[in-house]
Amino acid sequence: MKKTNLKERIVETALNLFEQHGYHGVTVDQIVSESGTSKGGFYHNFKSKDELLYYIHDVFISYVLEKAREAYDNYDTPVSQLCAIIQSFTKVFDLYKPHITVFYQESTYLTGEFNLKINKKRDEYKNLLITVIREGQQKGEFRSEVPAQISVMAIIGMVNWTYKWFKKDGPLTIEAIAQIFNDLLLHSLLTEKAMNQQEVQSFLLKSQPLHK
Amino acid sequence: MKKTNLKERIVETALNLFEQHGYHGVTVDQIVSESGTSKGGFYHNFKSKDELLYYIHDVFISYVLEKAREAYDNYDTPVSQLCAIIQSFTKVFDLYKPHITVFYQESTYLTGEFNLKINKKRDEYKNLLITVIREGQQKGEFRSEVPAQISVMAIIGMVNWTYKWFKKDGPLTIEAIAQIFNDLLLHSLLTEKAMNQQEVQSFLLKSQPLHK
DNA sequence: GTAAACAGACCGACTGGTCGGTATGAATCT
DNA sequence: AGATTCATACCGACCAGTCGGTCTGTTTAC
Repeated sequence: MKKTNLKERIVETALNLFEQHGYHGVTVDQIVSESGTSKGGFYHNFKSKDELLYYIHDVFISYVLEKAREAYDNYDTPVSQLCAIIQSFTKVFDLYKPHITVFYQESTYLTGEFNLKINKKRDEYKNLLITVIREGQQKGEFRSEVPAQISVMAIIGMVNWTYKWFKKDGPLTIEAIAQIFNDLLLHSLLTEKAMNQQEVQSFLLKSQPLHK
Repeated sequence: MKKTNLKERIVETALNLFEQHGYHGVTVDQIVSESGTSKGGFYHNFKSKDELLYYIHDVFISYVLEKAREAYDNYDTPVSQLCAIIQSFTKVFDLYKPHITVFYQESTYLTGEFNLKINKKRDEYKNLLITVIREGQQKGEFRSEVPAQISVMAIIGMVNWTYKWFKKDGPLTIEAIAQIFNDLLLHSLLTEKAMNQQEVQSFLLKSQPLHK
């Protein structure tokens, strides 16, 4: 804790405090003292406590959105695109757990301008997923009796909820969890025909060991 | 808003305000004025703002837990038990949406004693679900390659997340959504053998219309 | 009549944000 | 090269408003 520039240090400590006590459970003074700086230092780097909250949100959603787009561009079938997106998202928990917690717990408190910007990116992410599902349905890979919108919300819910229970030192690695998620998803979304394709098999759980 | 006893009126308005602005975005004065009472009236019914938050949590989790137990007792196969639980839970959104939002958004701010009590019931709920899944696995109805714990968290995540997007005046009724959830769940959890059983079919989506 | 239910003025701790000031180092002048 | 100017990063005492909670009444119910 020396050469890192102040801004990062502030964000880091704020993140940990927010994760534990929530945005409103943490005062600027606490952040300041715990990151070894001052009120001046804080307000030199951020216009307000709100802006800090926004900053945290933005770092996370921007990163995730970019990863999802990469996955979409780098793969060419709906199934592999979906699996890649889920995998990339789930893996983020290792790195960004505090960000994610703050993102889903405290977004209510984002004010006007900030709120709009974040929501826009959030929607882009959702729409990307909907596109993948729709394209999969058109190609006959995903079952069409399930509305794409609901599927997507179900998927997002399942994956996002991980922030409530995932522990880095738990019995399963985040990669194993991602694998399970993909297995569950494919079973619930795929048509029978698609289920038997060669490509799909690699994403399913065989009886391989999951534990570390 | 006349003969209802004050406590309910306070809870009702608090709930709506909390849902919109979050627990910390609402002051006791706001609650008091919007529910047409006074500080005295409020603190006569609640020891503190914290206690109000606890009260809201407790009403909801107690209700849901009871419903889940009823479902578990009234049905006798894991599949029907699971579906009944999901259905009962999902239906609660029509009635308790604000409660649920507060429950998942603000539980960070429950203090000591209150926190413990709520967590206990939350765990009971989770354990009930784990039991259902385990029993289903033992009977060969649910696939055993998926760890029960993870399945349960995935289920809970999928269902709970509904509070983030469900709108009463949306295109789908909550019953339809519950049906979709059950369909997705069964497809992802059931063994092939169980999938073909007569009983299961009634829980799946046929090509029946979902919209209102 | 008396006890519970409610009203509302008031308190005081806390918190986000400000503001005058300093320290450091790069750019400019002579 | 050395002196001067200026911009940037950071400090910390202080302030003004806010908000949960209290206290002293007054009203209502039985």
